[in-house]
Amino acid sequence: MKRSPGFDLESFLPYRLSVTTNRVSRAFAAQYQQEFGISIPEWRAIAVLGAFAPLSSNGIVERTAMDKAKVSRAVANLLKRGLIEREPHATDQRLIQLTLSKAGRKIYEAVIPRARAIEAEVTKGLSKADIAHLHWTLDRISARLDETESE
Amino acid sequence: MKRSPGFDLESFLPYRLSVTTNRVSRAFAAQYQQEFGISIPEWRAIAVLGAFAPLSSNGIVERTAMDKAKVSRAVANLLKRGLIEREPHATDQRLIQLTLSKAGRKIYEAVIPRARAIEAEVTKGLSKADIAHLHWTLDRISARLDETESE
DNA sequence: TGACATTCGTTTCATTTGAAACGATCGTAA
DNA sequence: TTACGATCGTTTCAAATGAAACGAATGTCA
Repeated sequence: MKRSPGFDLESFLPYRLSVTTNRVSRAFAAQYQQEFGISIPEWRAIAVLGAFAPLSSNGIVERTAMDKAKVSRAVANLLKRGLIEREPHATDQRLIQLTLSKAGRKIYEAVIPRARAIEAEVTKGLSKADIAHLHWTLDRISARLDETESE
Repeated sequence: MKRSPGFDLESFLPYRLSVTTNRVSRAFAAQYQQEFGISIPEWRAIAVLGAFAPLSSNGIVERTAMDKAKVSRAVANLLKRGLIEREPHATDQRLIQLTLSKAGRKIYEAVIPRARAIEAEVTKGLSKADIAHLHWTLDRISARLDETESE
C-alpha cells in the first residue's frame, strides 16, 4: 500500500526551476547592488524605461511582470535618487510620464553590457541552439500556465 | 555614442527564468495551500522527510536548498500541527531526529501524486526529450554558478 | 447632466524573508 | 582536564513582499 516510491525532490521540475533561478537572481542582484547600488526591481524599471520611455508606472507594470506596489516603490526610490524624471500626462491626469534622467541613462548604458556579460557567463557551455531551446521551453511552460490559469 | 541598442528585457534570460519560475511556484503554492494547508517550505520539508527520514534540521537544509532559519520555521509549524515528530539524537544532543508522523505521511502520500500531476500539466506539450534537455540545461547553469561563486 | 464603475498610483497592513546574534552542544588540541 | 573554535537550531531584527484599502481622476451610460 506504499505509493509514490522514491519521489525525488531534486528532479522535481518546479523545485529545480526555483533553486536555479534563485541562484541566478542572487548572482545578478549582487552585481547590480555592489556596482550600481540598485535592486532588481529598480533595474527592471530602468531597463524598460531605457528601451521604451516615456512610460507610465502602469506601463512599467505591464512590461516587467511586477505588481504595481513594487513598481511604485522602485519608482519612488529612483526619483529620490534622481535617476528618473516625472512629468504629468497631457490629457490624463492619472498618468505620470516617466523618463530616465541624464544620470539614469548613464547607469542604464553602464548596466546593459554588464548584464549581457553575466548572462553570457551563466550560459557559458551552452550552444546557441541550447539557449534557443531553453527560451522555447520557457515559452511553452508560460503558455501552459496561461491556459491553466484561465480555466 | 548610443550603446546597447534595443536591449529587450523580455528576452533576457535571468528575467525570463524569474518570471516563469515565479508563476510556476505560485500555481503550486496555491494548490498546496488550498488542498493541504501547507506552504512551499513545509512541502519541501515533508518531501525530503518522506524520502529520507529520519533527518536532522540540517539534513533538511542540505537537501532542500533552504536556509536554516526557513527550515526551522517550517519544522516548528509542522511539529505544532502534528505532521512530524522529533526525538533526540542518540549521541549528539545538538541534532534532532525528525520523522513524518502518521498524519504527516498521509499528507505526503496524498501530495506526491498531486504534485506529479501538476508537473505533468505544466510540461504538457513538451516531449520527454524536451524535459530532459531542460533538466540538462539547468544542470549546466548550476554548474556554471558553482564555478563562478567559488572564484 | 449626474450616478456609478473603472483605472491609476500610493499607502497600509500582516506576512515572509534572510542575515546576524545567540545559547547550547560537540570536537579538538594543548 | 581545560580552552577554544565549530556546528546545530532558534530567535531577533530590519527589509522586502503582496493583498487590499484608499483617494483622485477618468470613462460610461442612463
